[in-house]
Amino acid sequence: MNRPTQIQNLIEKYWETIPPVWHVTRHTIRQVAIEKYQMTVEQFQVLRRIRKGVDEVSRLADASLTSKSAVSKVVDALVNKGLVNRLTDTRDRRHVHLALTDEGIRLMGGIYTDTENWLAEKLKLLSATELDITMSAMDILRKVFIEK
Amino acid sequence: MNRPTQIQNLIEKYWETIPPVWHVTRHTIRQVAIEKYQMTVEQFQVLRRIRKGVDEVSRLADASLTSKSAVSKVVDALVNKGLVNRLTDTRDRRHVHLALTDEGIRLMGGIYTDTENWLAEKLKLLSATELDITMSAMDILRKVFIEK
DNA sequence: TTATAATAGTTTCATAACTCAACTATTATT
DNA sequence: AATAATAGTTGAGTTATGAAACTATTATAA
Repeated sequence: MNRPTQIQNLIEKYWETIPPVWHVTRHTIRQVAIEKYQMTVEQFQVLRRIRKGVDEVSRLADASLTSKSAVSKVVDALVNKGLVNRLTDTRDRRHVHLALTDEGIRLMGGIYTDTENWLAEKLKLLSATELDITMSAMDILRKVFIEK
Repeated sequence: MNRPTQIQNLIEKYWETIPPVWHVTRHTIRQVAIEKYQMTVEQFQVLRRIRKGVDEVSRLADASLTSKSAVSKVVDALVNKGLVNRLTDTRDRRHVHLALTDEGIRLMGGIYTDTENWLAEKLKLLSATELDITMSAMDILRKVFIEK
């Protein structure tokens, strides 16, 4: 198979895979996150990243590839729920650092476990080789679509 | 690396890859689709699937993993724009079959080419091996998350 | 050292995307 | 015939999103 054809085929597969896979993921998180924790998918994503140390609105927007204003509003909701604190940086007062509150940490444990279990169940169906391939592909996709 | 750890790592990568990759894709389609064709991303997705032969609201809802009512409204917009026709099934009048109009077919050609070009540019950056890996991973992801 | 540019974040406004529940119409089942 | 199931639509309300304008703060250039 020549290269243009190979790229063509991958494009078709991309359309049939990436949007539905993300939709199914979002759909599942929505069930868990809303019904059990009164939280939206975006709020969950932001909590996840804050826990990982991505603690500023701009960096969260970069990570999720949405806008700062969108993130700002999600953070607002989380602060109102008492799950996140805003702390102005003393050295550069333009920056606001985000941190999980104790309740945020507690809740995040539960919700993350629930959604992680769902993903883990899915991925357990794969062989070691398939895991490797998928892992590599994630790196490739990020290299192509996200990193500059 | 043992298997639980491997799965754990993939889960992390999954979170950091699939949602942002879809966001960047959606963002790009939005630029092209809205500015050039006055059309939303969901409208584009529905057109794509109708063109592929998914021609009923219920099946479109299954494919996109959203609700019938959401799809119904998108179809409504497409019908109002003269891009899609609704045709009641003569044998079972509950069913409505959707089909692209001539203008729908024409427009779909243009918009699909535009977005395809964007994807092609990205994928050209990959080596033959990377293309293979990504291709395989798409199959794996669909197998795990979509097909029953 | 002021003036200007850049950066971080928020708010406002408008629209897109989605869900739930109630509803109509039609066909299948009992 | 009566009831259930299926396909689709409509209405009301919520969430998600982006663009542009705005505040506050810090960096840079004249």
